[in-house]
Amino acid sequence: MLKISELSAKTGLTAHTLRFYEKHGLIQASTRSESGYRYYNAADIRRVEFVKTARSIGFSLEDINQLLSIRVDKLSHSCQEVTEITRNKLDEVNGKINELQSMQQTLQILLDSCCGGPERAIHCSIMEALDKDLFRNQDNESALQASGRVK
Amino acid sequence: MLKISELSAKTGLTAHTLRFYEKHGLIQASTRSESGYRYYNAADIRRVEFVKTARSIGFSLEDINQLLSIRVDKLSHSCQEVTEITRNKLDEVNGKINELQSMQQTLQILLDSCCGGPERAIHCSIMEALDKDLFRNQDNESALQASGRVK
DNA sequence: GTTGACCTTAGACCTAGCTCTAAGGTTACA
DNA sequence: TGTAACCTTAGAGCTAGGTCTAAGGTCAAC
Repeated sequence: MLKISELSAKTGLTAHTLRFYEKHGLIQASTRSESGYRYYNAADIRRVEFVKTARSIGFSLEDINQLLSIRVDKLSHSCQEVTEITRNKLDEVNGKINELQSMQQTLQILLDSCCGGPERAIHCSIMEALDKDLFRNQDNESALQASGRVK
Repeated sequence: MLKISELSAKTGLTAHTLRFYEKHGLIQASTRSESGYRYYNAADIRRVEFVKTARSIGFSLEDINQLLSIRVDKLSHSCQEVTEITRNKLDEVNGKINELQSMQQTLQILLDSCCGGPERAIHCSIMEALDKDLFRNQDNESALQASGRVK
């Protein structure tokens, strides 16, 4: 049976975070001392590790709550439910990656278009591009190319 | 000269957002009526469009504040400063992409490892993987492969 | 028996970028 | 003259996941 500071040391999560997770229904100390101190048994600890692992993969606390309710009653739940949660998360991640890759492309095009030197910014291609609103239709590359700014 | 609702219609930003940007020093209505109504002239509007464009590329409001102070006095600033802001943003975006791709890989491996069918979740590979904490050392793939869960 | 390290709770604060509300003043039109 | 649609401000609320504080109780060691 671990006290909260011991569990904190073991898991790398702060005591604050452990209490925060408890408040949100993710974890629990199955025993409390008379004075109210939390004591975590082996099963409690495994649950905390589960949460930590799921968090590190990127699951939200809400996702994890769903995964935990499957975990405590696996007979009543199917692999399909688990993969659905995972698939949704993957879709979300893929969506974010796409957004970021679009930004990445635009930023790279901007960088390629500018000399980046100590010249005065009066004809800076990046500033011009931002001013000319060349990014209206996700058509950044062709717009910038049309503007003659890309090597 | 446009009133705030007209500028809102023109830019697609809400009046709330325009006031919010003003509060944060990004934009301004260079004229106010006697009763305090904001009136935006052509230069004001171009500045708002600049902000909108920069936002759509992913620059933060703080980045944009920096870009704007370059924009109003291009003689005192260099291309180097502009590319530095852009480069920093690109680095940030690349960092996020890497994180997300790591999640993506892990999630894909999890999905590949599970049947995803109506079977009871009692031997669900995903649940097992989360329980066994196979993700400790960014060594997800080999750990999962070692566990014999990957096709 | 006292010190210092630990524990408890409720609740405030943080980021970033909005989004909305309340309470009231202005304007345009019929 | 009325009313509806607009405008103003200050400030609260939202998301997500913590992070921290205050005020107080407990515990173990010296």
